[in-house]
Amino acid sequence: MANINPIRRAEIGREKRARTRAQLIEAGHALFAKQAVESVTVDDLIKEAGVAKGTFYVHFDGLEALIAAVAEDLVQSFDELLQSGRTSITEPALRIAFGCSSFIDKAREDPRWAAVAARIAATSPKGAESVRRRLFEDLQQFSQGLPDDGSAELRLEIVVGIMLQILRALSEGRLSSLDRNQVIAAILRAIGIDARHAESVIARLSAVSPVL
Amino acid sequence: MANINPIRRAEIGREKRARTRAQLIEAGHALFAKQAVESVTVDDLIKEAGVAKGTFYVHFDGLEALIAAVAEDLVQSFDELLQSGRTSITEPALRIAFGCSSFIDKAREDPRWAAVAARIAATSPKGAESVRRRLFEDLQQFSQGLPDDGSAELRLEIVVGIMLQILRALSEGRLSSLDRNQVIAAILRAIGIDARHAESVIARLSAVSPVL
DNA sequence: AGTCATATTGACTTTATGGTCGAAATGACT
DNA sequence: AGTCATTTCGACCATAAAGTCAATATGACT
Repeated sequence: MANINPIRRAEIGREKRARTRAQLIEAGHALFAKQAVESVTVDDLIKEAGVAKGTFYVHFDGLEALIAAVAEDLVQSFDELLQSGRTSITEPALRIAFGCSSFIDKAREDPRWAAVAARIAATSPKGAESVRRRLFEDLQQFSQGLPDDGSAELRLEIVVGIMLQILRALSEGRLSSLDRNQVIAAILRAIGIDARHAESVIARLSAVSPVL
Repeated sequence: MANINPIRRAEIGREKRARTRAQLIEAGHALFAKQAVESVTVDDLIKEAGVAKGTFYVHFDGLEALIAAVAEDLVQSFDELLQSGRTSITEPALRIAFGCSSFIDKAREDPRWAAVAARIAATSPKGAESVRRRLFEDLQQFSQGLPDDGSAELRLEIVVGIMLQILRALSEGRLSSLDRNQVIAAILRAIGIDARHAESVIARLSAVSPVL
């Protein structure tokens, strides 16, 4: 009789589970990239993932749970994207510029990612909350620096609004010849940085994150 | 035997139809204000409208047709909103400022309208297209006026992005103490108008459209 | 080759949704 | 009160989607 090490058994199981779960999440990305999140069904998902229906319910309680998992996956990709600048840049305006330019670069090289990010952001405000919060903190710090009126709350909506729209445009094939720095400049001016200062931030940005 | 005037008959019928149709569209507004367009069902609609299922199909071929009708209804409300400024204002920047401020005023006094407008804009690009086009024409004209680089296409996405996000924020109860002119100023700066000139546009805007 | 903990499967049940149609209601008119 | 063009009604059917679970497959190990 074969009495196998139960710890090893569990490990093998975990790996298999993880692979299948990843397939399901990947299928979510693929589908959310081409249709509204609310219109995706469990059957769509399992067909796309090449998996049986029961398997879906082993991994997720329902569609909401899968959407949340895709959102989490996305947030993780944001973190990886922003990690390099997060620690090294201290000036708020440059931090914001760096974050936005990272998003734009990523969106240009991976329009599917842009589509999913825009859709998920519109769907589950909970998932997008962590990204919003970090941006908001930068904006609060930035707002202290100038005597200008205008709340960090409003600036937050403005930056988020522009970025989401750019993501949507890129994912839908518009703005194919987009100049990244023009977007950054517009954002910086919108939140109250004068045109001259905006250019200087962009110049420094190019050193941290060269234009593609 | 009563042989009634058939023309009069038709007229009565038309009025009744129109009322029921309006109920259905109103139900659409109510539902789209609180949930994703794609998640609304025919049963939701008829329950909200207080009407039988068959009646729905007498008036609309299906959900898509109703969504289109709601979108059209919305575009009509845009037209009414913008009509006064449309003819009298010729300066592009001021026209844009006027349009945006009209939207913001409307959204503040009717958050439900804001929610529906934002959702429909995201759903049916066809419906939003007429509004986009007019804004784009103003932006093209505006772009000619200055030696600045940057395309009208990009400016369009920026203005639309900010406006949609403001609509969303207002409809979700954020930015309750919003200063309309701060948003307009941010938009004008974002599209390349320097801060001083933006203030002058806003000053003139106040004459055309007084702050609430 | 045989074992067994674990994961996967897909047929099945239930519920939700889209869509149809003959019957009933409406209401202005005589 | 009776007529009739027109609209509305809601029970009904067919299909789609959600959700369940006993049976089957997997694969590392002896």
